[in-house]
Amino acid sequence: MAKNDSHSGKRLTLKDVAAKADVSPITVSRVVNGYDGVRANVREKVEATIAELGYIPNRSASVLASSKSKLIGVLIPSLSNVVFNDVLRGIYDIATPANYQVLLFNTHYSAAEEERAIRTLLGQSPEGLIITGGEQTPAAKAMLQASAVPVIQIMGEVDNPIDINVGFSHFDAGAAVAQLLLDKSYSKIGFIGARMDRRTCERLAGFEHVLSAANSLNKTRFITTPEPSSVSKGASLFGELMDVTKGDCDAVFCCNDDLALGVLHESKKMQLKVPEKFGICGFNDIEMAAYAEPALSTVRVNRYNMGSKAMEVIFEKITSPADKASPIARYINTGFELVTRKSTR
Amino acid sequence: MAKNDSHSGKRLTLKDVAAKADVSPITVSRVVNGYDGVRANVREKVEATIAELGYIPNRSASVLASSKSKLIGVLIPSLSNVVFNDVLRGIYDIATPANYQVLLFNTHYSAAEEERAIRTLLGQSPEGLIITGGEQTPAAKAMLQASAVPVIQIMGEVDNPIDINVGFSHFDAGAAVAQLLLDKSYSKIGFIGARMDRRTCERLAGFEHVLSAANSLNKTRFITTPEPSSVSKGASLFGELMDVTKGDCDAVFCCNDDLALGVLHESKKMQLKVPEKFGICGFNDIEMAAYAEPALSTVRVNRYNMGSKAMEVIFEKITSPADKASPIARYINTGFELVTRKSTR
DNA sequence: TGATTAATTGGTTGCGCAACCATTCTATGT
DNA sequence: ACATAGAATGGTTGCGCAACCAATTAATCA
Repeated sequence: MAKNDSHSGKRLTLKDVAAKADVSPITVSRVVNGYDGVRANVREKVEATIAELGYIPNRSASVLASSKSKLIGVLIPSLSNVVFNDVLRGIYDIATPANYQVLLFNTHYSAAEEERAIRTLLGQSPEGLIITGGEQTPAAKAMLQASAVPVIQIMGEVDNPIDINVGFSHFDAGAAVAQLLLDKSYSKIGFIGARMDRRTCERLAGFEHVLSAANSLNKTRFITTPEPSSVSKGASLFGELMDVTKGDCDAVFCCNDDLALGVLHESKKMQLKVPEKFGICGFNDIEMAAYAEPALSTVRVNRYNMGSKAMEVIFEKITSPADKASPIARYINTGFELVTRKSTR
Repeated sequence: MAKNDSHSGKRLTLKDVAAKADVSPITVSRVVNGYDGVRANVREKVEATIAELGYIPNRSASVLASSKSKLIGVLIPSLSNVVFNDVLRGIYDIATPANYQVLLFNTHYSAAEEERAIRTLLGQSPEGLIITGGEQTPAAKAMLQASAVPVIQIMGEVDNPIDINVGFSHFDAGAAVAQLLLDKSYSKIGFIGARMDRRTCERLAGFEHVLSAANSLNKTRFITTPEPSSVSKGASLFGELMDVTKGDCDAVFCCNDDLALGVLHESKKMQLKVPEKFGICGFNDIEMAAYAEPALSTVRVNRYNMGSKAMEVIFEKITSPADKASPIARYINTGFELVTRKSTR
């Protein structure tokens, strides 16, 4: 018999269940973990006892003893950005059915916070890590390398991935937008950006590259801020753009749709005809983009896929013992797609 | 001396650091955990050794030995709903600086999934739980009760909270919207709702209650769907509403802003004059609401505060040994606020 | 029915750390 | 210089579980 049923202060353990069910602790362990080498009647008896006692296995002990954590660490730079929602959804949708848990850290776009999070995370023996971008501190990279845990760097293109990179080229996407605007015969083209993280800067670089090649580059039309982006920030930056250029600007690429929506709102207030007199292109293709008036041209990126693909790759790496027959590509491109709607000619 | 520096397959432990630094393991533990009873020169020596070896403490062992996890479990029903982003932000902004980690589960509006998540969570000795709403299964409630972990039920008003409830009355909020619409002389008032979870239903109940008291209740003007809400769903439900009522409807309360934005978009397409001929009120006050054309009347709720307050309450419960001098209120009301803009007269 | 094989079950040990108490050392006062 | 208080450090133990191998039981065949 177990020492008691439940009301003692001590936590129930495998042993308590085993005593009550009159089997050995290890048999209970097997039932809990779903090994199939347990006879049906024994399994049922143990399961009944577990239910009766309300036993919940201690995960820490299990992880310590087995060094299998079923834990995936995820580091994202922002929780306010809708973009990361979709990525997270992709991650959870693959992880949860496989009984994996997700430990999520918000790094606030800070490499130092990121390093701290990685250290904390590695202390929990995660079976995989999903990290945004490739700007980890050297110390962080060293820890990651030493840990031998699968590391997926997502969102952007990473130069020399620690392990595997899932994302797309923001440079190319920025370039494509510039080309689109040029093709639509806009010539005085500006840029509005907020936060200016690595990926935004890459978008801008690609954009600038194409404009420059077409001899249409005028950086006074580039307005940026380190502050986070929002619809209202888009409106105010647009005002700034019009001030600085004295209206000598006929199109703008906004580094995301929130900003673009703000620009659209403000340009309507200024009676600027969109798209005839002024073209606007956003980035991300959030749902509202299609419902703006006029509907917003933008760039669609496969956010959900980046998350789900990252998880799938982790599972591949966990299950395939080593560099087996089909090695996993180091770079996985999730691509992007120009969506031209009514905010450009 | 430690057995080796790093390249062995075995994980570094406290003991390795202790051997290398020529102190006892427990002293290393004290340094790692920041106890101050360690002399400065010893502390420095140990810290240097830790850095040199790249030692990362094993959290599972620590939790097992100390039964302190610094872990907060959070259960939310959806990752696609922007609302939960803000709540999460509030939670993280309090938890992270205190060195607490957040284990987040998505229950997909399913009580069964929620129960499973709670079981998993309780296995990790969390120091607090934040759960959306009060519709846990009896089994889940029993587990929670037995665990003696602080449980904060957030978002809505919960009848008989397991522990503490942080949220606001959706019934009252729905009632306030009905009163607003009535005050603005709308008389053929409809409702558009998606997902229809508990809180949405409460909003509807309050709304219905006031309309009924004013003799303005006509349920044929209530269009709902169990599917998740989105801007496009708002548009299609609005079409349905106009079909069903043959246009005999002069205002609608949408259970969230996404839906309302879709309704607004669709009503413009139908040339319906908003707000003169048709009033629209949303719910949540997302940023886009203010930038719609016309700007959307809605209900502002303190999402961020719900999250941060919930975490604060958990910390209070953790630190105050028991029902000390200042007991914590069982119900904490975060309130709501009607925001009347241009989509209502 | 008995021998042989395969399927179940159990015992022992250690994962890495912190609690607890005992011990050693340093600083202070007389 | 010596006793004493106080601070710093160390030794031992157990947290709850799973890996490993040994012992037991049931199933199969001749």
